[in-house]
Amino acid sequence: MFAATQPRRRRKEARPSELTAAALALFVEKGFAATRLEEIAIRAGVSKGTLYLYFDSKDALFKAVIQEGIVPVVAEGEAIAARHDGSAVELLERLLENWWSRIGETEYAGIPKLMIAEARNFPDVARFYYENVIRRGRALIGAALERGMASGEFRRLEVETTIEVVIAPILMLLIWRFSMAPCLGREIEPRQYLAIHMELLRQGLERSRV
Amino acid sequence: MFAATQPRRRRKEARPSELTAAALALFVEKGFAATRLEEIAIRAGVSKGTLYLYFDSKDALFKAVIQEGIVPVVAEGEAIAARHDGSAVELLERLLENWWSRIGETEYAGIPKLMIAEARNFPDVARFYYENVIRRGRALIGAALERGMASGEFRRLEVETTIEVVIAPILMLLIWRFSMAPCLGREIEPRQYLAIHMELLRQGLERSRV
DNA sequence: GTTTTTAATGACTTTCGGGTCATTAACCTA
DNA sequence: TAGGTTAATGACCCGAAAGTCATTAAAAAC
Repeated sequence: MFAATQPRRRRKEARPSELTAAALALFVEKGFAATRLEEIAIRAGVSKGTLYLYFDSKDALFKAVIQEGIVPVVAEGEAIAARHDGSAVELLERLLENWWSRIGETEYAGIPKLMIAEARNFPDVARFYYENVIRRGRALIGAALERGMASGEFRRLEVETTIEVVIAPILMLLIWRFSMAPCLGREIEPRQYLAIHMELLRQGLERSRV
Repeated sequence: MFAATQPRRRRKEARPSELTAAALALFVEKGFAATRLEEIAIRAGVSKGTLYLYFDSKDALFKAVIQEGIVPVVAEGEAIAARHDGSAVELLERLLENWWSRIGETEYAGIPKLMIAEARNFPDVARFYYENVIRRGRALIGAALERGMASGEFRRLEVETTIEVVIAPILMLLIWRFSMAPCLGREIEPRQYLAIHMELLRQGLERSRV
C-alpha cells in the first residue's frame, strides 16, 4: 500500500489561521519549547517550509497565536455591562455566562494556560495580553463589584483584591482542564463548578443582614 | 584581572539538593524544555558533568525536583485537622495559614506552576503528584466542609465541586506570582488576598438565616 | 609524606530541531 | 494550451544543547 500523497493546494487565505490553530493546540499541550515546528505544520496539513511563508520565526508564530486569541469577547462584556440595568449579582452572572460561552467552550480556552506557562519567556507578549484582556476583564468585574457596593447590594470589601479572588476560580477551571485533567481522567464538570462559584459569591458578597 | 577559579570542593551529600533547588528555580522561570542543564549546574556551583553524577538524565532531574517538593506539609495538615476541636471555619483558617507558611512562603511555592505547565509532558509525575499532594489536600478541605455541613455551620452544597472552588484561588495566587507578576510588576499582596478569600468563604458557606 | 579512592571537571560527540532555498507544481490569464 | 506567477515543498545547513568520558585533584587511608 502506498499512501497517496495529496496533491498540493494553494490556499493563501486559509493557511495563517489554520497554522495558528494547530500551533495553539500543540503549544497548550506540550509547551512552546517542546513543540516542533514540523508537528505544527503536519497538523495544519502543510510542510515546514510553508509555515515560514507566513511566519518569520517560531517566536513570531507564538505572538500571532496570542494576538489572534484576543477575540472581541472583552468588548462584548463591556457592552453587556453598559446596557445592564438589573442587580449587580445578575450582571456578574451574565458576564460569567458570556465568558464561558465565548471563551470556555471554544478553542481559545487553552490560551490562559499557555500564557501562564510562557509569560516569563515572552514578557512583551505577556504585557500585551495583560493590557488587552486581563486588565479590561478585571475592570469589568471591578465595575460590577463597585456598582453592587454603591447600591448597598454588596458589602464593602477592598475592590482590587476582591477582583482577583473572584476571577481566580474561573481561570483555574481552564488551567486544570488543559494541564492535570488529561493526565488523570478527572474532568471538572464546568456548569456545576461555575454554579457553585457563583452561589458562593452571591452569598459571600451580600451585605450582612445585621 | 583573572577570575580566580574556585578550588574544587567534594560535597557528595549536599550536591543533590543544591541541584534540585537550582533546577526548580529555573524550571519554574523558563519551563523544563527551555532550561539548559549547564545553567542549572552553574547556578548550583558545579559543572555539567557533576550533574550527571547525581541524576541519570534531564527527565530524572525533573522527577526528583517534584518528589523532593513533596514535603510532609500535607501530613501536617492532616494532624491539624485530626486534633482540631473548634468550628469548621476555624479549621479552614488554620489549614490555610499552615499551607501558606509551609508552602506559600517557601521555595516550594513554584511547584504548582511548574507541575501545571509540564503535567502533559510528564503524565506519570503528574499522577504521582496528584496522589501524594492534591488528593490528600482535597480530602482535608472536603472533611472540613463536611464537618461544617454536618454541624449545621455550613449550608449544604455538592462537596466534591465545592472543594475545587475553594482551592482554586489559593493555587492561582502562586501561579500568578510565578508567571504574569514578574512581567508586569503587579504583585498580589498575599495576606490581603487570602483574607478576602477567607472572608468571602466564611459568609458564602454560612447556612442561610431564613 | 605517600598512596588510594572517587568527586569533579570540561572538552568532546551526537542528536535534534529551527531556519533556508532551489525546485516543483497549482492556479491564473491571455 | 502556453506561459507566467507564486504558493508549496522537503532536502539541506548549522548551531545549540543533551549526554559521555578520559583526566584531574580533593580528601581519606595508611
